[in-house]
Amino acid sequence: MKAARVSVYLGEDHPIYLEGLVRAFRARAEFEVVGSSGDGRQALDEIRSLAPDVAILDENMPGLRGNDVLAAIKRDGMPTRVVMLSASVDSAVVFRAVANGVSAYLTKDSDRATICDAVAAVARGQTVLAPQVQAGLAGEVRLREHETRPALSPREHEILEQTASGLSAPDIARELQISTATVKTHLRNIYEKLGVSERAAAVAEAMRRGLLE
Amino acid sequence: MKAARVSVYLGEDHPIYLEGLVRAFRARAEFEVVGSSGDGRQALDEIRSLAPDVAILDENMPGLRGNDVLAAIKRDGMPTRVVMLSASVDSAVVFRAVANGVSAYLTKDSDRATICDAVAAVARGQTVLAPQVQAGLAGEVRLREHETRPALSPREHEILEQTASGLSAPDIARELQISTATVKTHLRNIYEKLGVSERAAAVAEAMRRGLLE
DNA sequence: GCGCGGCTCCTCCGATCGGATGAGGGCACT
DNA sequence: AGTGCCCTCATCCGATCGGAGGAGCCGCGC
Repeated sequence: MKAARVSVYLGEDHPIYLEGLVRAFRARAEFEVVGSSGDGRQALDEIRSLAPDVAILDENMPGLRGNDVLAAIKRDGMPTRVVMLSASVDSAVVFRAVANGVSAYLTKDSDRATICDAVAAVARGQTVLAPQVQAGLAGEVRLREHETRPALSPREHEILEQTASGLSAPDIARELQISTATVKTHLRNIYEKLGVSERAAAVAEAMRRGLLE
Repeated sequence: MKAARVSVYLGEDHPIYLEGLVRAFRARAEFEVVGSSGDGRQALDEIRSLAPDVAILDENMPGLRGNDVLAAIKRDGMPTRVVMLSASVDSAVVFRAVANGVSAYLTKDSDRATICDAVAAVARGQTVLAPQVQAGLAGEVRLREHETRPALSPREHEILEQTASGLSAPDIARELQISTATVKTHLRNIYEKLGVSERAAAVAEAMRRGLLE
């Protein structure tokens, strides 16, 4: 016996690309396009009421990002499976999607057969990750695991900011109305948390970790 | 009397988007699609031999970026006019395209009518810039005018990198087999170029400008 | 109540920093 | 031939840095 047709919803803000997707799915009898939108907010609303089998979402949409729509769908406990489509392969974005329970993550330069096949696989409960995505994801996971966020205290963060602005310890002491000795103590603690032993390196490390700027 | 049909060449690496473009142009009798490719290098070769009236290029293509193809076409002195299509609006990319003599710069979320009309206008010798693009361009021009890119020399960049790694001037001197005095001179020049007066601030500023990391 | 972490402060010291200033060689563009 | 940039090196000096090693106070959680 044959299963019912797979209902799909398309969230994609580029009209031409959307048109291409619609045509691709219409060309295969096992799919049924039940709706589409170029706005994340509207897409989420319609997905909630239509409850399609699969929602294909572009990460870059006005209103809500694909990942936000994904998160909302999963928070609701809906059975709708989500396929993310993204032009770039940003490891952080991929990571978030996977963490949120995405069923497939494909790049937008995939051809129609690849996309349709992936959606079919997702409808059967499988998970599909594009090869380019897998590499980035592995790196991201490794990164997050043994990083264990040192998390600077508010005071330390404040002092590191001033240091990055070029202020010396005495400068900062005046600025914060504390003694130079205290500033130096904070700096030493910052160095330890960041695994460095000097101002410039601390600033570089902090910026790489997104703690600064 | 009516002019001859406008021959267009399409450089676009997303199969689905390319398909959409081809369909859009075929639907209007005044255009004739003479070729297409998803690879920048191949696109340039074919444009050189086909000499279309207008070449529509995606900025993000494997082989050669849209801007590189544009530069090559203009370097050759070809009469082919170029329309750039880009998903993101990166001011630096827009600036380069305009500097290279692009005839139109559109975003990929434009609808088919907008794109086709722009190409028709370009064929008549007009220049078209999408609204989102104009704002960024204005900003970029302003930026370049009174900023005059400090652009660190290779040696300076090298020394700044080591500084960001936590090395002291004597350390760097040993590393690079030069005297400490020279390292300090380079550092002072770096400070001046970046508008700071201290290592940590230099590192912070360099990272913000994308010179580091 | 006891511990832990955050915040505060102290001294002593050698190493390093940044400012000021000067100078010479190499290479490219004009 | 001259100009400008890059790279090189030097000296002198006061200010600052980072390391080492203390210490006390407060608030939160167990």
